Amino acid sequence: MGRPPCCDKVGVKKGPWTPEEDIILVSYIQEHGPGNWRSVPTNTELVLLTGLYSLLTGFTHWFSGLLRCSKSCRLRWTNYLRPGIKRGNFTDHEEKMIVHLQALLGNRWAAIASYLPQRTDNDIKNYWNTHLKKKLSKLNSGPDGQKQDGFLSSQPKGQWERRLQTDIHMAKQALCEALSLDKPTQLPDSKPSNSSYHPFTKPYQASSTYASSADNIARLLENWKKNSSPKSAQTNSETTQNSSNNNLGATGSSSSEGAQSATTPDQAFDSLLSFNSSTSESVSVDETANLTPETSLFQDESKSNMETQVPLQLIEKWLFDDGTTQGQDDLINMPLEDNAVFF
DNA sequence: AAGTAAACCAACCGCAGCGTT
DNA sequence: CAACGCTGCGGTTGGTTTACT
Repeated sequence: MGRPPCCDKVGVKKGPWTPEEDIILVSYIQEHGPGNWRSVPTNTELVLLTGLYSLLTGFTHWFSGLLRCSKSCRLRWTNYLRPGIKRGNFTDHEEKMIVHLQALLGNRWAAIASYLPQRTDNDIKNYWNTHLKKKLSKLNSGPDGQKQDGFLSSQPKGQWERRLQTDIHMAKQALCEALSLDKPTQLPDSKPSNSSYHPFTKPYQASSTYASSADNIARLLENWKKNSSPKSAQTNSETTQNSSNNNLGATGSSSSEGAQSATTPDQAFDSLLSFNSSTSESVSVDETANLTPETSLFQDESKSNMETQVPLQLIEKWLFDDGTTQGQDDLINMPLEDNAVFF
């Protein structure tokens, strides 16, 4: 028996999201939390009728609900509307992280994104495909291309790499479980990729984080009003992007950090592969301060007594280093091909 | 100024994995 | 244990914007 489509292909809207749809979706998630995407398109009608009636008075055409499939809703939320997403220029440090993690994990963008909580896997994937891959291939074909054989030419596909992935996941999971007594509910702004996250098994509680989504709605509404001319759909991307950036202002302090701290692409990339930062500049204060609970767990994890997993500690140390460079040097000096020795 | 190529990125598609029944 | 349903992931596409001629 063939698998049925996630949604009826007939009557399902496709293409770019309009600000109105964004508002509807954000409102629904505000109410119920992320997850259970299957019910979003139908339930959005209820949300509109109950939660946003006063807000949306006058926009009666919205009451038709979202004509989007669940997949589209989830994607829109995780890649665009979710609070805490940083958009725009990738910092030097982020580039380094992506390059190294890609070398370690391959094209596992979700896994890589878990180390860059403010970036979405789609964003990272796009950035890799449009920027980093070209840069690296250019360097590879260049005169000193041999410098980075350890990265692209040695895509880790061996056992150690799978083991690493598994170990990270298991350690993460174990730590989450261990801490679950203190933190019974996962904060909603962390990506709900964790399979243990079930917003409907426990009553969803709106947190302060979601207030940013309320701001989001307000801004979306404002933008929608401004752009309610026939061209509104065209400016969708701009307005929602702005709202996302504004949104960051409510959730963190690093919204402008990327653009400000990014050096020129060439400068940034010069140090991309050498990766022997002599100072702690590669980890900005903001990035450290804005770690999600998930990454904070990783910090704790790296400090836990897991002495047997030296490579993991090195990775974690490097990724979330609080200033010392020992972890970075150790990691960089560790040849990827020889990591199996640790396992 | 107009046409074309390249770059960018949001969104779609199909598959895989996991949980539930 | 198998079938089913849902969600997440990675590859890819296509529309839009920007750069170049």
